[in-house]
Amino acid sequence: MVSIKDLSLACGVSTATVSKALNNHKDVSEETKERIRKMARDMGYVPNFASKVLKTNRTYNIGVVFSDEAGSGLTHDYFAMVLNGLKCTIEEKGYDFTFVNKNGSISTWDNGVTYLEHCKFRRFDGVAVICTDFYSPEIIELIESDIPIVTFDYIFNDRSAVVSDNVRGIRDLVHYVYEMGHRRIAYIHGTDSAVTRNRISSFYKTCEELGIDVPPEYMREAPYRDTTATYLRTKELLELKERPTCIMFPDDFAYIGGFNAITLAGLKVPDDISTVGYDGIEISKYLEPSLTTLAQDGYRLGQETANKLISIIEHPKTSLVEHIFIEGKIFPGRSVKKLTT
Amino acid sequence: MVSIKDLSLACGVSTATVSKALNNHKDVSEETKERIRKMARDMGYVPNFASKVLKTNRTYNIGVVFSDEAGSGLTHDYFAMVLNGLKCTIEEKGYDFTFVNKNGSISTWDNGVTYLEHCKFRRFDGVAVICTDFYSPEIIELIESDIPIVTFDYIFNDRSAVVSDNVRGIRDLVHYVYEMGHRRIAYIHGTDSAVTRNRISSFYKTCEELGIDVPPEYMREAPYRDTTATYLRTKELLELKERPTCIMFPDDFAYIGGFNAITLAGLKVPDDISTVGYDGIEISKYLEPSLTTLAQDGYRLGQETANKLISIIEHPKTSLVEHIFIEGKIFPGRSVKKLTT
DNA sequence: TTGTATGCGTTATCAT
DNA sequence: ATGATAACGCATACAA
Repeated sequence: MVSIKDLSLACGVSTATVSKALNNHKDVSEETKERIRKMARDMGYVPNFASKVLKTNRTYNIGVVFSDEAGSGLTHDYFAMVLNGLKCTIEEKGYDFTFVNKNGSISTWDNGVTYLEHCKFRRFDGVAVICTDFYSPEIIELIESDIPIVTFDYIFNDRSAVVSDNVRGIRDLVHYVYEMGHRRIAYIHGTDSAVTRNRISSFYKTCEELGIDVPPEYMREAPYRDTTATYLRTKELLELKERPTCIMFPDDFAYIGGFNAITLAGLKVPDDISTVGYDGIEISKYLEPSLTTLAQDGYRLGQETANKLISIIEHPKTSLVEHIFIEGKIFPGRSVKKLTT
Repeated sequence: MVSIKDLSLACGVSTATVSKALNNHKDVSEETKERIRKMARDMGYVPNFASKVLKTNRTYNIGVVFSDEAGSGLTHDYFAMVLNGLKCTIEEKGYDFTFVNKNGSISTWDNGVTYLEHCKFRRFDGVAVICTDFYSPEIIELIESDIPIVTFDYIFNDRSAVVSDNVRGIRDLVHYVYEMGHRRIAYIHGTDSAVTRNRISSFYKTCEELGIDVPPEYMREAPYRDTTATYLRTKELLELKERPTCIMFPDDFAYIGGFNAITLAGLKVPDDISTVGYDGIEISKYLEPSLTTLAQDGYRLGQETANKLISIIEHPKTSLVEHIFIEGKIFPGRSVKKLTT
């Protein structure tokens, strides 16, 4: 590994001059700069990250907390889109992207390492907290530290956050369905979480504003992305005396289960019953009939998260705490029938 | 940031003793070790990664090259599974996972940084090359360097690789279809690549072994995951005078397009025509009818990649170059009809 | 068992 | 415009 010292010897100048030249300081003659740069290239010089960090305390590395308990997070379409936007943007701005894990063998103590310790250890310039248990003490400890942080889809008081606008999303969907003439709308929502609560409140609120009655039996719960549970809840809804004319599902993926329940009951979408998803995963466009859904702009969500974080890192003084809401967009598939009342 | 020096002052011992104590060397009394460890915990000591690397040349950080030109790689189901296995395994073993990008603002020269330079700079203990253009000179330069490397789904002579056994996969599928009584089998394969070539050869070879004739018009090409192209190729196949009884698709996702073509032609799967996918993405289980496909064990592929790489890192002498083939498993959906001939 | 001293590669301060 | 030198925090060879 060729070092600055090697370069200084080869060029017949001091290490100080080499360092300055490579960092393009003004107090080195253009001529020597060029000579040194050429030599660096020729000798295959690559700066030593460790020494650099030791001096400058800047790693140009961003930590990403992403760890759902199921461990299947990366295969989750929505988060995959977000991560993709995050990764691309981080890289564009000249940073690296490192996952923050909870093990870390370099630990001094045996009993593992907390997220905060890990982040301090790696000296991340900033941390994006994407997908995790936001109630865990470890995460809270991390959030409350003095490391630049942006949370995703979850809001802490005094920290910046980027969130998908679920309230608006559900509102738009209900309005859409309403305008298509539907009045008996059922909602199979996901299991409890901050996101779910927002969606449910928005559902009730919007229905109330529109004067739609929501019988309790129209509200069902199924875990996100759980096709089996969604199948069962859908079946229950279909067996009601007064069957809904439209069912809103937890997400596009879970919808597959609901769709099967409908088909197996001998019914057709959208002729016999209308359906609405959430997320806008790629495949929902290609289903037959294509699914009406709220397309979350996953890429942009990741992008904004990266942008905000890097802005905090690079302009700590002028960058204020803000909660950025990103709206989704209705993808009008063919799964909602126009009812003429 | 509390350092070893701070600890040494607080404990009234030398920095050397503190260092030894924290690294659990044998030549420090158990008693002082405990005292120092307690103090470290109390004062919130976290070792400084940079200094440590500077001394030891070990980062416990693994670089991952993952950059398809489209930039949508992370949302690709198959690769998402692989990355997931890779990430989990890397973390289990106490390493961190960092994406290797091509920008890197820390560069000394303006014209960007090569993959190799970036890896040298970050001093990754090893690099996994997952998804990229394996023909690009930059990648080749990286592969030929002396950094511990494992490639994924692509084999270089003298480097270890983990690959999904496509030859075996296609072979198994064809056998399955054959045993279900099919003799007129069409194959819509992906666009040219090492993987595609393996699959096509295996298809021809297996058919030959089984005495199946493959008319040229039964071989079509559509880009992977391209539902539109697959829709068109399928339509063409359906319009042949002698229509195939079974169509094999490039992948499960693209299949959606093919399925729609079949349905819109007024035909039914599997009664009128049988279908077979490739990959085993989650959703194919939940389609109606469920898709017969070759389930690649993405998680395990990632896992093995990580294991091999870490083995090379930790036992450079005893770890030999090997090409690890991981077999997939047929998922017998209901999309292939049993033909009685 | 503990302590002293040195160097890893870089940058920054202060001279020259 | 260039150079000498200290310092960043840690691990280790060697001395006590």
